[in-house]
Amino acid sequence: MSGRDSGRQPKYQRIAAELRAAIEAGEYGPGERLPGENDLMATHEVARMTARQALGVLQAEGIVEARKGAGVFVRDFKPVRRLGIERLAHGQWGEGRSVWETDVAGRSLVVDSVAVSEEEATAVAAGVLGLAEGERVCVRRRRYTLDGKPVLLSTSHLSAGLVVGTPITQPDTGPGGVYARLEELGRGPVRFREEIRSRMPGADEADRLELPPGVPVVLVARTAFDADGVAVEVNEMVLDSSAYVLEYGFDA
Amino acid sequence: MSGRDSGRQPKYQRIAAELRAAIEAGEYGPGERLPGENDLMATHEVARMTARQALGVLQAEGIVEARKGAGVFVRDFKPVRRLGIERLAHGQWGEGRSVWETDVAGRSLVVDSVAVSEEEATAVAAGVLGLAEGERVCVRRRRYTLDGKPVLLSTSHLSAGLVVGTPITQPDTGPGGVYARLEELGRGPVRFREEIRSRMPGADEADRLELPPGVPVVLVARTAFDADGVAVEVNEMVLDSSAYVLEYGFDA
DNA sequence: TAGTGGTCTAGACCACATT
DNA sequence: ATGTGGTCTAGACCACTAC
Repeated sequence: MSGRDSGRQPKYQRIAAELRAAIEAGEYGPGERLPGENDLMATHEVARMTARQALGVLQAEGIVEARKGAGVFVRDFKPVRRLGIERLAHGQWGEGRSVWETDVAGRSLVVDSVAVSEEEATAVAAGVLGLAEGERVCVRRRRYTLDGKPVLLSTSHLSAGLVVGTPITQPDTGPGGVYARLEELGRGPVRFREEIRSRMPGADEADRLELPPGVPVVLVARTAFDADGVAVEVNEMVLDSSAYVLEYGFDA
Repeated sequence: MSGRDSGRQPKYQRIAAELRAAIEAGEYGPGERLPGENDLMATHEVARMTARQALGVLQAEGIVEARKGAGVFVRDFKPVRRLGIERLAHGQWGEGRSVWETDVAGRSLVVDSVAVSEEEATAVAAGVLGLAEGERVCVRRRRYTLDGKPVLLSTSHLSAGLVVGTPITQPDTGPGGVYARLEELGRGPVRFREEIRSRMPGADEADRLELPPGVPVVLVARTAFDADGVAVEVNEMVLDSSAYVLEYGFDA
């Protein structure tokens, strides 16, 4: 390393910290361009790879986005729209002001693609649905798009024996969707459980959700139980974490 | 680039994909060491920086961990233990088998450090608690540690006027904690709302939670409402996403 | 066309962990 | 002491975007 030591931390981290501070101070607002590789090379007298590394830190933190041939820009974090259980439960959870702002209104969440198939149950699906190893399940895969940008991948599992011959095995399940059809079978869900985790996307998920680097996914696994407490559906969802704020409400 | 083209994608991505596939195929199990920079340079005939870039991809995906002087290892993903709302609500949400396994048992979640102070309300806290701009709030900051590893940062805001002179302004709030003290003030919470997001940690959060690269944080903002529907507390939590599975249950 | 970020090379020195 | 990953340099060519 050339020159003095200036604080016991790598150059690229110092540069990253400086840019991060400038962004937080509002010197570069959302969507604005910030100094690129060449600028940093000049102003900090470092090699290209070092400047890249500094910008890479901010990219990995998800606060900055690089566009080929254009520059590096402050990411515009607009949480967009919340996924709620509103449509599943009695929607009385709006009390008080929210911590995070969300674009509530007129955005259109549409199903982008649907694929239905009958498959052998995965170990997880079999376990949750109480099926034997290798039993058949109906698998419904969907991708949801918000204003043209994919934001949610959904994989729903139902016992094939339960749904065979119903519209559930069709791409279009009709009004009310899968849950309405289960209702007609006398197995309508009365209770839901959702489990939530987060991690970085695999290459395939990043691809299908068109995720830039530095954006994690949120995994939501919803299990629907019928009146007898039997699990009738397991839905594993993968969400673009930058597109969703999840909300839950409950009584003490 | 030297040599042929082999598939229209960068070398480092090909190498990363190859290693990823090998890991998924079980060739390298959790905790096992995988080929390092020098190995990849030799076997793939690339420069050091290219080998590093390949390993960097897997690190950013959180499936691999580099240890200085030792090597690169497959990360041992153990979700550890779920945070529930169990202790806040009637704990009847265990029906059926869970989608993700969690180490349920004897791990000890302890408060690592507590700091209480009176501050000017942030814009968010003021908005949610219905306070005027700049009004005073009691802020309780805590860090939770699971078996020695920090896993949760909690920042709780309460109106200073409400809690002044009570144990809530002390590090030790006594049996039952903050909510029990609010109860004694006649403002015990009867309803909760939780908002959930995920993103990559900032440098400070990564530091305080001792997060390796490639691990996102989950943000949980809990608002507690009293019997009149007034928000009495806002708690913003930052969780190590690799340590938690959140669970919620609700009726249709 | 000029400038940008993306990929890649072939070296180098360092702090660190394991032996 | 050896080998590891971490940092850094000084070049290079490319594809892409914006003008």
